[in-house]
Amino acid sequence: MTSPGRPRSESARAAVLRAVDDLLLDEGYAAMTMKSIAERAGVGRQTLYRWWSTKAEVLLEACLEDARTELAVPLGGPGPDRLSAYVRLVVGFLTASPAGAAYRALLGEAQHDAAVAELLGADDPLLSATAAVLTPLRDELPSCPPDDVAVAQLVGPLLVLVMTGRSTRAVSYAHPHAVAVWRTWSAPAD
Amino acid sequence: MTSPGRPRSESARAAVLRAVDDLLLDEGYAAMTMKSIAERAGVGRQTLYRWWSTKAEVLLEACLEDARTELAVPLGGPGPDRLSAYVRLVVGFLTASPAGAAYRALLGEAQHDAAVAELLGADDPLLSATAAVLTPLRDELPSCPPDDVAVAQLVGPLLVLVMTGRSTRAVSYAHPHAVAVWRTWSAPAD
Amino acid sequence: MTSPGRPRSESARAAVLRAVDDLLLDEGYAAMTMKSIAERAGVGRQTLYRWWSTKAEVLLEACLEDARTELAVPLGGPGPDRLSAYVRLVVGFLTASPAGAAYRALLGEAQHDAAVAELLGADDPLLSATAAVLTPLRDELPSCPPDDVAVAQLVGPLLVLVMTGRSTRAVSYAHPHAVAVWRTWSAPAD
Amino acid sequence: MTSPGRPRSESARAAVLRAVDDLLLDEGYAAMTMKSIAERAGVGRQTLYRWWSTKAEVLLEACLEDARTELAVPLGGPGPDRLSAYVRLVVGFLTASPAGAAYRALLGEAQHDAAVAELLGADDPLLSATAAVLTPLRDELPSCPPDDVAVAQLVGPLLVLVMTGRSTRAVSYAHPHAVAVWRTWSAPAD
DNA sequence: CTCTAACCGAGACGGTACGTCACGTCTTGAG
DNA sequence: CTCAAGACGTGACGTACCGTCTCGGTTAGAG
Repeated sequence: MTSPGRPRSESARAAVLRAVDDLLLDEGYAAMTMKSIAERAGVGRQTLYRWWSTKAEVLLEACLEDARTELAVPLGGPGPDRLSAYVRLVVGFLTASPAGAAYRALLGEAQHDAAVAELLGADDPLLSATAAVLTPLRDELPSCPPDDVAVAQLVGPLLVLVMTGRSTRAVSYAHPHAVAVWRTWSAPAD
Repeated sequence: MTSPGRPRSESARAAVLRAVDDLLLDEGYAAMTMKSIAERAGVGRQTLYRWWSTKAEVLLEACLEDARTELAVPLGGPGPDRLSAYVRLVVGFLTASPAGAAYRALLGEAQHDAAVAELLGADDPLLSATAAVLTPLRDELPSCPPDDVAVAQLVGPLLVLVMTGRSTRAVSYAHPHAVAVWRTWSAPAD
Repeated sequence: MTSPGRPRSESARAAVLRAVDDLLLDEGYAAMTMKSIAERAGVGRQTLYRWWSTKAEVLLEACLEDARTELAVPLGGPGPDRLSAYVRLVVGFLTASPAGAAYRALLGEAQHDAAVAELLGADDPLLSATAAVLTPLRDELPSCPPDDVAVAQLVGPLLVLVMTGRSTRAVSYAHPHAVAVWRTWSAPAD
Repeated sequence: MTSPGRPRSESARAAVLRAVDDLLLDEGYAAMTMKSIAERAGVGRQTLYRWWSTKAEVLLEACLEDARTELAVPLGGPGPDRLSAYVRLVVGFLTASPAGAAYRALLGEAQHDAAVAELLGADDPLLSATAAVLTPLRDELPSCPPDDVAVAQLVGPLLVLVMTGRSTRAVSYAHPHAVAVWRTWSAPAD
């Protein structure tokens, strides 16, 4: 038993998410208006508002979809290597991917828009990706704190370096930082 | 030899910066338009644009002025205590002060507005305050990295906790984090 | 021999015309959207468009149906009385009936929409009703002009009074006007 | 003592009224959106809404301005001639002038928009022009009714002929109608 | 003590994105 | 083939803010 009426157009949805990525790459975030997204996607403005009530929602969905693949670290291998690989993936995501740009912009919006903060709090791509990496490693990391603090320790310094325009520092600092964090977390709990 | 004509009104400048703080407290960042700042300050719109070409500039100036006093840690006392006090000051600034809200908003804007990024890169209140605290302590901290990395390590995790809406975590984590960082930095260099 | 497929739903047609009258009474002309008509009638939007390509067509059909009964003057009696009765019927129709409101609205639309003008020109309820009244009286009215001019003379002044918001004038003026017109038309032709 | 701030731009006002006339001529009433008026006039949309809260207001102002010159009947000459000349002017205005088209459209809107009705009731170009013509002739017309009824009698039939698409009838009927009305009004009062 | 240049407030200006609404078309499953 | 439901692309609506401009009026230092 399906709901009546014309079903949602999957192609419209895809076109929108695609348009978001394209616009971020081609024109930058400033050109990211609901109007321009709709035009670039070849989609009516109302269709946008029907499925995403806010620019932040569109952005977050595009971001999540991309982050899912861009932040997937291959399974297997020694723990420290996996952590380091993940951290370097994060730096690449934050500095080079349109999805990373979207994430940083969303994090910025969240500072003065409670709705965005809630949205991002409900499904933070960086938090869930980090949790996914950490969970299978927790046996080796007796001092690893809960996920939210762990992500702050692990990616916080790098995120701040990127956000304050010191991306090159972030790149070079990523590996040693991962190693240091691993050492801290693998020490026996107090 | 002074320039001719009527001099800049100092009261207008003060009224504007005051209005920024007031608006952030009373109405929130969303109501922070150039128009509303001018009205709240009882100042012409053109006067605003004459002295600050951008909303970000007004915000940053107001933020810097406040941060100067709010992030000043008293001199003297043992190093670890000073670091912990400073870190807790930072958390308070970020979570409770209008200037802190302005800083977070600016950091957000900087993610998609190069002009803001440059502005903030030229004079980051958190960076300079941290440098001011660290400089007299560097003798005791042989492993302390350069200022920009140091601030990332020291306040990065806390900043991320606050920005992702986990302020209470930041409050409780501030002191242990400061202690851990002190231990790391006071270890002999490699 | 009937055409194949499901036949047109007569109940849908009736529901639509009924909905038009109801909407005009309850919500006013402003709420007279194709969407709202369909919803009020419990009818799909496509069904509306299938049978009436234009809002004006729906309105006109509803208007014609109502006008047929509302403007029917009883046969018999002296000519002047019949004319006066008819004219007072017209004023009542124009001022108090939803169909009259629809007629005035259609007449308005026709001023800037050629399609509506043509529609109304092909089947004007006021014109045909007036012709129906006049035809049996023409023997007594040697100076009565052709129908189109006659309707202009007979109901024109009253219609204009109603349309310019002077309905009370129209009510009081209706009978003397009818008498005067009767006198003019019953004079021997030049 | 003038009010502070930049004064209203007279050129913008003129451009808007000019654009209304142009659009009515070139594109027709259907293209007469607030947006298109603003674009044609080279004026911001907000400027339109600042001075005219409604499309009807713009239209009416343009209409009034034009009607003032188009419906001015030369003074002097015998009364019947003046009445006939005026009536033929009215028919020309209604059928050939953009202002006349605007008037008919406004009269139409007024049928389902109370705000427009009030606007038009407050300053009806046809009513005031007719009053201006009638006032100096009232000495010769003992049976002439009040202005509002007079305008209904005098121009009502012609207006209805034009509005129902029988403009040619209106043209040929104008003079005899004026003569007949003159005769009626110049008869001694009851 | 005037001149004059830069200041000040107010607010109108041309733009443009916002989110909503109605349009007329289309695409479903059910009858 | 019709029906209801409802998503689709289009485009005007009225509002808000942008940054610029144009007023009348103020305020100091230079002549």
